[in-house]
Amino acid sequence: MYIYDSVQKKKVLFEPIREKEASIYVCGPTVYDDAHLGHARSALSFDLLARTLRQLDYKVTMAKNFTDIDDKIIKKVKESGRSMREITEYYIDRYQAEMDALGICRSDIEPKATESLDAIEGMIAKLIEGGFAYQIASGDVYFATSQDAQYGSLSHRVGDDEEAQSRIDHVGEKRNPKDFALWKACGEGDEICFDTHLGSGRPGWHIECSAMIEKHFCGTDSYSIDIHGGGADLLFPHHENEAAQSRCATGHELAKYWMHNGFVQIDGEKMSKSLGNSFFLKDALASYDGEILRYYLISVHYRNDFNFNEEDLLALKKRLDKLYRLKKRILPATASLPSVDFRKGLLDAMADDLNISVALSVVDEMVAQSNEKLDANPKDKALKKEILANIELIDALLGFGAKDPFEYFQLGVEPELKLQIEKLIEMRTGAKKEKDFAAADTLREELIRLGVAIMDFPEGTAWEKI
RNA sequence: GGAGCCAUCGCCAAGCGGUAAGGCCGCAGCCUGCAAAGCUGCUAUCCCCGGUUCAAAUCCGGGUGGCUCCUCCA
Repeated sequence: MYIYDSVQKKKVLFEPIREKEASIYVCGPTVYDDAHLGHARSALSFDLLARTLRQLDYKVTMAKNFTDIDDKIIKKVKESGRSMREITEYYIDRYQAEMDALGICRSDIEPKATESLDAIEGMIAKLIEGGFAYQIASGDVYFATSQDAQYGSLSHRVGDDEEAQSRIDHVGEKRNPKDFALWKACGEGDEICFDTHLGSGRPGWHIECSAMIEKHFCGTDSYSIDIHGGGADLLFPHHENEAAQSRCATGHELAKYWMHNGFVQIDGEKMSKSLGNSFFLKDALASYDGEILRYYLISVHYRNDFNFNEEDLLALKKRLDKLYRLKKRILPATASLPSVDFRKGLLDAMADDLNISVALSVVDEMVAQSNEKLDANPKDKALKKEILANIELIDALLGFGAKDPFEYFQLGVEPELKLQIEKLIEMRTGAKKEKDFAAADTLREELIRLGVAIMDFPEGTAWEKI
């Protein structure tokens, strides 16, 4: 397996710290609002990574955190009158449900900041003890970036002319503008506080990931985990800071490889809250089935920017339709084993830094060839079994193609309408039998008006929602 | 101001020094009562200008255009 390492800035052979095992930690969402397409893309990228590694026989341990302590959450608490827990639980549940709809495998470990305070506290204490962090009069604790000789090596940022970047930064008592808060002491009017030996307060943002990784992964003398992932915007300062903290607290590197996914853009601009151009996943899911959204969102290589647009989505859906039409042709069947060449083609593509474009072209080729073979031998049972096995492999590796094809083409069609459609088709079949083609064509037009496409086969007439 | 990324057929999109995958759309054919679906065939020399090389979309330099990070962000 080759992956692109953001630190080395090139594609490298993935060599796990433990034979045939892969530990992956991905930065998850801060749960104060609904997930947008960017969250979906990040989750999908690393879902594909995990699925690919599993197909390559790695034992994958995947962790994705929920940041449930944060200023934006606290702000929402104050505005809404709801408790912090109410708010975070609500958005976590929604996040999970929406990611489930996209066919994203649940992570093995899903730590929360509120459940990791012991680890956070412990790591901060270690950093203070080692002289890598300092506490100021207010009680805030800062990481001393100057104490880490390698600070900046992750994002390749050197020089000290950059602005301060701490997440929660109300006093200018930092020794260095790059220093960032590990712990924020409770101040006047702060209601969300946790009591620790550091005093009453709450953790800064960056520390939670480092602490959670230490808590949940055993690591080795050289690295805590194999792969750390997240959106490209997290490379600096978030991941740089994580790397620095972990390095100083543990004496070894946090992750052997760092992977970052590109942005989802709307009209050529990064989607973000501040620009007000967020496209929420819930809205997308209201218009499109999760599987189609998944197919569309994974169709562009994870490192590239993704420009979301509904016309492209519809074009991609037509591609997915073809897979399901093939599936319709082979059912009922039981799966045997996928074709050797097909499996190799798919895995080779995905093992090359998740080259989804090539993988999808391998799928397309399989679909076309299978249709051709079925045209020649419509009753070849062994062939049908192999095709079904191929489709099951697609589902396992890429996460689509698992639906019943008849349901797929009739998604969202009400039962009464379905009856009406079937009645019209029956009438049309009768008209055709009588060679009354004018009547048959009228009925077909009526069906088209109902949003239904029909196709005649020797076995009968099939229909699809347009 | 500092640091990166990107630019391939009308559209989406691979390519990682060896002579341009795939999909959508379009056209033609087979099939069909006609369609649809399916299958087959057809459609690009890679933003511009230099350079390195036997060989460059791929490497280097310079432009132009777009995006991002340096502040919360997937």
